[in-house]
Formats: sequence, structure tokens, C-alpha cells
Amino acid sequence: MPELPEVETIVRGLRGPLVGRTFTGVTVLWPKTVQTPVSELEQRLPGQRVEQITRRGKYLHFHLSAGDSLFIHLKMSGDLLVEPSAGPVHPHVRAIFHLDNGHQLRFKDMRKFGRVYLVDDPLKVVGKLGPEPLADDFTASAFAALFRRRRGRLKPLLLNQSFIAGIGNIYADESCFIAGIDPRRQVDTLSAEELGRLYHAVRQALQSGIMHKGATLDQVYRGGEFQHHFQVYGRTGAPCPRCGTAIERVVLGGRSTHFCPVCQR
DNA sequence: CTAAAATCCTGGTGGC
DNA sequence: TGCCACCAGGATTTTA
Repeated sequence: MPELPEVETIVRGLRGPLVGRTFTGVTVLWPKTVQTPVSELEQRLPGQRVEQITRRGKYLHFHLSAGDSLFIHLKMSGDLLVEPSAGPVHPHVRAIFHLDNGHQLRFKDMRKFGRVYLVDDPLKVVGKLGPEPLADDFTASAFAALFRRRRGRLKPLLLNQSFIAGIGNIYADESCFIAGIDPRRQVDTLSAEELGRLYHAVRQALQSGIMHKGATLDQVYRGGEFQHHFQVYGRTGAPCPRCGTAIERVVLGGRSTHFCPVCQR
């Protein structure tokens, strides 16, 4: 489940092999992967050079020379590979982007949830996303301001991409633990002090994930090792690293949620 | 407005 | 050993 740190790691790894390359064609193997009509993709993509690759929330953003934007969302099981055109194609590859150097960018996605978009205006894809939690101008007061007039439980709000972009199930649970806040809390009961702790916890969890090159999970190997540093996520019944109490698991907003019943209030 | 459920998917798992 | 129901989960959509 690639979240912000995993996507950031993938983006950094793709710049070397892809920036400056020109797409020469595209082969769609699972049509639902492509949100843009296949015929339009086949017509507009070839000839466009990759000027830069950035990340917005959990989206990869390929800035193209004709002004178009190619977006890829990996969802649950997506991965991106740059491989020689002559090499074998893994059965889970859903789309192939042909490059001008005998290589291909291959979108591999076992569960078929991932999506590809080619648009003229980036806002058509990422226009409704909330702020970037690691941006320099995303201050503690900006964070606290987001909570004004918001209601509901904390965990689902952290997962809401139009609230803040990039946080997924792993980093939401880890952030709540670091902040010492129960993910079931109603957000309108959070004090200014607690919001301050949560701000630093979110940034720390995401930074730590990036430092470890993300987490390798779900049979998708990306070289990251943050999965060895989870404090609560996926550790139901295991001792809390702070107090030793067994980590509990509940379902919130349809998502499994892990927390320490003693350290998080 | 919030909240929960359904939807899309497949491979791994656990039960029998 | 083999079969199968069940589960995970990001984002969207539907229903309450």
C-alpha cells in the first residue's frame, strides 16, 4: 500500500532513468487501468519528453514536454519498473510505456486498483487534494487551522486525501501513536496542545518512512525497510514499545486501526 | 454534515 | 492434501 513515503521513494528512483527520455508509444494490457481513453493516450503520449517527475499526495506526476501531465496512482499493489524492451513481461504488468532508449516503463499491479491519467491540466487529477504535509509552508498553525469546524473521528479524517494529502493506513496509525492520541477521538475535542503533538507526529512518521525508503509490504518489493520500524501498525497483540501493553486493533471507517490503549488517550 | 457499506481485485491464509 | 470462504485496503460511490 504505497503511501507518501513509498511514492516519494519511487519518484526519486525514477528520475535518473526517465527524466529526459521521450515516450514512443504505449501498450495497455488492462484497459481499466487507464482513466484516459486508450485511443487518446496512444495519440497524445508518443513524442512527449519527460521534463520532470514529482509527487503530489500519493500520485506520481510526470511533467511532459507538450505541457501534458501523466499521473499514476499505485493504489494497493502498484509498482513501476524500468526494464529492457526485449526482456520478459511479468503477468501482472497492466500498461507499458515505450521509451526512446530501448527500455520500457512498466506498470505492474497485481490487484488492478492502480490508475493512469493523461491530462492537459494537472488540477483535473489532483485539484481536490489537501495540503502536502511535508511542505515548508505547512506549519503547525496551518495544520491546526485545518481542524476548525471539522467533526468526526481522528483516524478517518487523517485518511481523507482532501484534508491532508498522502497519509495512508500505516502512517495514520504510527502518527497517532507518536502523538499519544487515541485514533477514535472526536477531532473537535482535541486541544491545541494535542494538535501540536499530532502535527509533529505526522511529519516525523512520514520523514522516518522516507528515510527508510518506505515500507516493503504486500508482496511488492521496493527495497524499503520501514516495515521493521512499525510501532503499532500490524502489531495486534504485540507489546507496546513504550509501556508493554498489548496493542489493540479496531476497525474505523472500514480500516484496521492499531493503537496502545494505555499510551494513547 | 458524518458514517458505514458496497465496489473494484487477487493471492495468501486458515479452517476443515 | 485440497478446496474454499475470507481478508486486506485507497479511493469513490451509494445509502442511511
